[in-house]
Amino acid sequence: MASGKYAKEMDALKEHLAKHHLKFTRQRELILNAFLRQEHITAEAMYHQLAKTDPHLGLATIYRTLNLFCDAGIAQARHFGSQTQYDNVSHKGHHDHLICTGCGKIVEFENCEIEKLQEEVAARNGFSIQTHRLELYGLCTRCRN
Amino acid sequence: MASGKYAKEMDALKEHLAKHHLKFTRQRELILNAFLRQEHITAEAMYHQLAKTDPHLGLATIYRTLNLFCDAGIAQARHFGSQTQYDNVSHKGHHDHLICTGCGKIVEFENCEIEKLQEEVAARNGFSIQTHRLELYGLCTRCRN
DNA sequence: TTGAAATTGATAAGCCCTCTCAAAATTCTA
DNA sequence: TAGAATTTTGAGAGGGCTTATCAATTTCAA
Ligand SMILES: [Mn+2]
Ligand SMILES: [Mn+2]
Ligand SMILES: [Zn+2]
Ligand SMILES: [Zn+2]
Repeated sequence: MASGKYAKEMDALKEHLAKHHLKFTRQRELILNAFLRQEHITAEAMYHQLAKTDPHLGLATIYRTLNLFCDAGIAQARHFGSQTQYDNVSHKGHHDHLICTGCGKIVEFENCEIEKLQEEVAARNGFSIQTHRLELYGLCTRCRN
Repeated sequence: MASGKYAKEMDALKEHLAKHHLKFTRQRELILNAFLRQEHITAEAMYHQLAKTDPHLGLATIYRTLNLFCDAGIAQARHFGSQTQYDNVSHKGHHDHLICTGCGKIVEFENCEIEKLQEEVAARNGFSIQTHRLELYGLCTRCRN
């Protein structure tokens, strides 16, 4: 049983590692602690952020580790533009995005009713949903004026 | 005023071209006619399809032209996996997608209730929606067995 | 018809991400 | 705890998809 600020996620990671005969490394611990401070981040951004204190951490390791977090249910990958954003599942529950096409501002929201209707649509078509993506593009108040 | 099966879209394209000082070329006409026969297609697939009758049509031209169609409101780009799908907007009204992560099967759907809730979310946050994207990823009946 | 401006096709370049592989770290075994 | 087995790491190569480059060609307004 891990202690510290992110004990719950650290345990979740260790459980996943044990189950799949993977090892608990300095890098994985390091990246997890950095990741859990974020709401969502790209591998590239995390690479630069960690480079300040750990200049030898490889980019491939960041990618591998973030994908590992997805397997472990700690992160969730989301394609945005040309890059992959890794969402922190624990920090906040699932959420979707409002994106201003004028200034790039992003507002996060959650709407249970929409989520429920999505499930209904899927069920009606014989699908079981794993993930989804809902992005609303438009102009924010400021950009409309 | 164009005539022929796709007169409406041909006119929409010509209007967009005129407004932006762009030119009406053999390739653009060719690609538009091929595109409008599809519900959605990738640049690569269209390249191979057109190569049968026009072996000298360049892949870059296909990409440029499909992106032009997006600007003109005739097509809509949608990232799926590692590729971009270009959706035919006119073929069917607006719709969203259910996508099987197992076999790649795509089911189109529309749901007015979801659309209405999206508007509400946007309004509550001061946004006016221009477009949106809703994709549900999961397993179809067959892939679940 | 003419010439400025846009387009084309071939291919190089770019971006994001994954693969490769030898060295290092971790975990298991005795 | 030493040694062996297994996994991971970091650096860079490789790969898939898309866009940029540029000289030759085409379009189209005057
Ligand atoms: Mn959602
Ligand atoms: Mn919709
Ligand atoms: Zn804005
Ligand atoms: Zn399927």
